[in-house]
Amino acid sequence: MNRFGEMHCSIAQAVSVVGEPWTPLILRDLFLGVRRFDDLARDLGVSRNLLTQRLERLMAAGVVSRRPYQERPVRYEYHLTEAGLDIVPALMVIMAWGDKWATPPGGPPAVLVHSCGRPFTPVVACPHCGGPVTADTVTATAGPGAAPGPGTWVLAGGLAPG
Amino acid sequence: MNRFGEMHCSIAQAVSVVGEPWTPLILRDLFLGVRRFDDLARDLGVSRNLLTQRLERLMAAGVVSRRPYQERPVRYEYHLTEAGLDIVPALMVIMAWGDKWATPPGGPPAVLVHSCGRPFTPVVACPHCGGPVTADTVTATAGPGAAPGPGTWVLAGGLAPG
DNA sequence: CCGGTTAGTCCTGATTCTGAACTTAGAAGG
DNA sequence: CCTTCTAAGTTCAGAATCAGGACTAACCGG
Repeated sequence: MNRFGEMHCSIAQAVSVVGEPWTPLILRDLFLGVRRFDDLARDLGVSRNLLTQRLERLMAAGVVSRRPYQERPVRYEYHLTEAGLDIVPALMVIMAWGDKWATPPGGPPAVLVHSCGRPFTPVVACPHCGGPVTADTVTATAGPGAAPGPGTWVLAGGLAPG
Repeated sequence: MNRFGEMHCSIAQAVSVVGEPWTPLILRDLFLGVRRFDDLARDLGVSRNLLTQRLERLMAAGVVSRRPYQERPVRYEYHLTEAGLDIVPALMVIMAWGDKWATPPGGPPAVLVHSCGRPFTPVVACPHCGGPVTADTVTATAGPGAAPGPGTWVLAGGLAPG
């Protein structure tokens, strides 16, 4: 997803890093505590060469890091960096959407429990008023980095709204 | 992304619908008010055959619908359904992550304004206690639909945690 | 009749993904 | 010493998907 990385759009930027096929599931497994290459490959059923590529890209982007858990031969375990941990809430919001609109047969495969002790479905809120963030309660306006270009002509005002 | 649709995992389910290349950006444009095929193709720079495929898939999944805005010849405009509007908050959380960890040159291209009148960065919260949802404050446990299979061996307990 | 608009479809070459076998480096067992 | 096992990749051929541009269909305005 190299083309997306050149767009002046934060969604495109994020997608170019964490939106490639398999990547969200790799991040999910890392969050769940899967640490090793073979475990990731086995759990997901992803081909090993692709897993190598994805982990390399995630490390280059600073989302995942690895450290040796043994020498001779060197074996690494992978885990989320600060940036990687920071994307976990987004994964949970996506999971909640999947639970609601594309429920897998048998019901939700996972239930989230908050540190307050209760199972929950995450909500997205405005930090100022605490109100819900929905398509109806939000407007997007051009920011300082808005520039006309592929994927951003709309925001920069170069494409007449329908 | 058909393989993901068979996994017993709500993230995989969601990704199989809204995670294909270009799809998040198509949804973004629809939220921003772009309605027509040609406008979408021009704004994003996506090839027209792929845009056709993506819109078909999104309509089949109930995320996007279209209605004719003229007859002879029939011309459609596309918009988000309830399910499509419901994924907008997730897009905003992803956008916020992109702003923070993969800032496009020049700063954030877009700024969100809430109905309370203030620009904001969305936060993910627990609806019970109102506390923040982060990787540290959340645990995932097996739900009713948990089943061993590709992408879910971990959750179902079939893969020893590291 | 000619050009313009809108929404696609069709085709070809390039890129990416899958699946399986192979490699490397050492450990364990007999 | 020989074989088998584990872990983390690497390599390769065939299949699937994507990009980009040309083409089609249906109508409008002049």
